[in-house]
Amino acid sequence: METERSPDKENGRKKRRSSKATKSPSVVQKLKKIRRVKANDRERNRMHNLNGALETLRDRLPQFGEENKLTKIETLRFAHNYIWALSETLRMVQNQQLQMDGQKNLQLAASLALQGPKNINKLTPNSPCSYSPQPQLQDYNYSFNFDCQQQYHPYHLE
DNA sequence: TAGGCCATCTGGTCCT
DNA sequence: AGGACCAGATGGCCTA
Repeated sequence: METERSPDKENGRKKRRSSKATKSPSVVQKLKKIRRVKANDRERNRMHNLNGALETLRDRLPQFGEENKLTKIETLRFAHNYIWALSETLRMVQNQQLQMDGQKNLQLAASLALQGPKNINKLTPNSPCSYSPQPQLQDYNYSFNFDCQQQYHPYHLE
């Protein structure tokens, strides 16, 4: 007795089912739209996470007051400089520790770090502050302008 | 009103 | 296939 041939089989082989062939154009469109909406949602969440991380970073930096909230790019640039300033402070303290009372220097470093922006000016290459900048640091302009009458200008990265 | 900043959408690319 | 990441486009809001 001859068995009925499966429509999926041709010459003994299983016919590959094309997903496109089984879906009408309207269904494909619908699926595309659903995928797009989901992707948009993920992208939105991703950006919210990114902004959350940026906000956390902003909170770790010296504050300028709510009305002077740093923009995203300013936050990143300032964080860059702030880390550099802290590193320099630490280095200076370590150097001077041999000559001076270590406890006093630690207090100085702590106050410089905590007071933040205004003290970063003290660490710029042109300042009277005695230290020698590392060569790679000369690629940047580390100067800040914290004049209260003017807009805050972070350094410029070329 | 121009320019800066931002959120969101979108399509492309890479990776798992 | 689907998710993550990215960059370009777009439109809204705000300020000088």
